[in-house]
Amino acid sequence: MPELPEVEVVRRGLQHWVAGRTVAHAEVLHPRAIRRHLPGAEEFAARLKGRTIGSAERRGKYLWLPLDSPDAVLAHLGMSGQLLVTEPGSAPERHLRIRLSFTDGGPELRFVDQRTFGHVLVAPMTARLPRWVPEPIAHIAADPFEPVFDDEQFAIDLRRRRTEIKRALLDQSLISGVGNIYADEALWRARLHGTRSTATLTRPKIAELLAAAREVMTEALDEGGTSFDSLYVNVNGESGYFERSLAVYGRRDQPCRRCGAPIVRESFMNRSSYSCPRCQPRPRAPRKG
DNA sequence: CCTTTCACCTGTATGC
DNA sequence: TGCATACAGGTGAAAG
Repeated sequence: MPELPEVEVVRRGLQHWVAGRTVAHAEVLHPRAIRRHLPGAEEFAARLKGRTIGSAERRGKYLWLPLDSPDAVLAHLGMSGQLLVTEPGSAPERHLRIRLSFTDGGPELRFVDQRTFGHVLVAPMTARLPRWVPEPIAHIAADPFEPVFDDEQFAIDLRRRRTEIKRALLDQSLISGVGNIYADEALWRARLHGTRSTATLTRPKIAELLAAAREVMTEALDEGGTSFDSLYVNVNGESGYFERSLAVYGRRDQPCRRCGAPIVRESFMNRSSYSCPRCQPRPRAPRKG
């Protein structure tokens, strides 16, 4: 499940393999992959043909490739999306959705997505100074690694929300890039239960949580970098980091790395939350004031 | 306006 | 063996 660190690994691969190259042809093999590109597959291909990719950019979990036009190629990997750099004409992957070929005859860029929660579109850029971002994601907040991210403003906005801390961490309009896995890991590092009301958090605790989120995602990125295969732009959710370094996610009944208490799994929004019942006690009066 | 819930997907694991 | 069900979960539309 790609979150910020995994998407950043992909961005770096795209920067290396496709920046500066000119699109020869775009082929859409599954309409769902471009469902947010409202003009449809033919227009999608026409907007890309002959355009040169400038660089690879990212905000939170979104990736984009600015073109030598007012547009960018915008992508979200969803649950299972992959952007792969492959030899031209190699056998199609089982869930191949979109294929871009280039005028230099070099490696293709392929969007492969089993569960089809991911998508790709071509959209104009718009100003969200100091950055320019694709118009469809103008509502997404900065991620905590962007220089423009304002820690003080985040604390103010967070305390203003009338919700629980984990819900707030997953709200991409408040802070982007954090998903279910790193939310749980950051909360464990900060010794906070996900159902704590945002309004009860002190400034120092918010700062500690933010630092924990940055720390765990930095460590994940470092490990993702080591397992990165240079021939592919590859998200591999099962490799290295996930096996070795997670403290709570997916570790039900296994001992807490701090105190030894068995990690518990709780249901949360039709999915899972993992936490240590001793390090992260559930608040007595959830959602109060 | 703000917060919460739900639909969208398919491969894998588990239960009867 | 076969069938049903649970689970993985990010996003935006819809509902509350």
